[in-house]
Amino acid sequence: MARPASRYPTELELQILKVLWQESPLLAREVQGVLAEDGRELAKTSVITTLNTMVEKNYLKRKKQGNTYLFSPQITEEEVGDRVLGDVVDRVFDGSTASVVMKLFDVGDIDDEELKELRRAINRKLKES
Amino acid sequence: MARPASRYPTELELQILKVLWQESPLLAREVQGVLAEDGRELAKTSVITTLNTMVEKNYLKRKKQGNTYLFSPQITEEEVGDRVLGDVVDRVFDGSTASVVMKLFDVGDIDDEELKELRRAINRKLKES
DNA sequence: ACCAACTGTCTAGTTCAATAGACATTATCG
DNA sequence: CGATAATGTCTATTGAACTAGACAGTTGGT
Repeated sequence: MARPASRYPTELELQILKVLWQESPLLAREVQGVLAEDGRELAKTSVITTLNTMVEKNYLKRKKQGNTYLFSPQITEEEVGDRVLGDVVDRVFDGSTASVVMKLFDVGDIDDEELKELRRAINRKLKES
Repeated sequence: MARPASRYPTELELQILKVLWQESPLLAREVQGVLAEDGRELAKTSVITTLNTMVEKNYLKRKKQGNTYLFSPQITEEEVGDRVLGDVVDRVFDGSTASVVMKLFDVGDIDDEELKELRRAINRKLKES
């Protein structure tokens, strides 16, 4: 067995998804343009190739527009976040969501407003049960 | 540029680290044994090869013991967790720790005891500032 | 009508992860 | 001491991600 395909978008795929979540549908050329602005300069063929593999993976869909294609996301930001986090919690933290949250409290910078909102969320959750 | 090396342990590497975090130092054969118990049966050479690349990446260190080697982790569970989470927060969630925590509240199952402990952690944090 | 500009497809090369076989070396046991 | 078993090194293969060139088809302007 060789390296297994990753369960969620790879680095470049994620960058492309971010572009398209921001604005879509876009032409390959336009995606290429935005990526270049963000410092990732790729040949047009590289962008097209990647876009097409992403269509195969159902991350995107494309629609013919004259002699070219328009690309749109087929997967939401929400869903990618869920998949990635679910996978990390499962594989790295053995399914312990709470320990992940704890670690994020320790390491990540969360400002007071956000902390208060999180507390409200906790209280809501507690009331539910 | 080709496929970039991953910033943190790959799937198999993580499995091996988990074995060694549990108990170390271990011989390649012993690592192989535990992996097999966990359902991942690999040829001994596969295990050794991977162990050696992990030594090169400084995930492990090895010490000669007669004609064989003993392997120990060089990186802690803590640190791998930090790296992985940091990377995910950065790349997938654009640095917003709070939104990751929110999502974990929604999706992950956290029991009431853990919720209360998290609330205490929040209160502690708020008091600090 | 023709040339330039642009588009997409096909093909291909590179690196990394995953896996294991061939082979030499070393140790062990009868 | 010699055969057997275990170990490590070296080499190789496969597939995924990343990248781009060669090439052909379409389109727009002059």
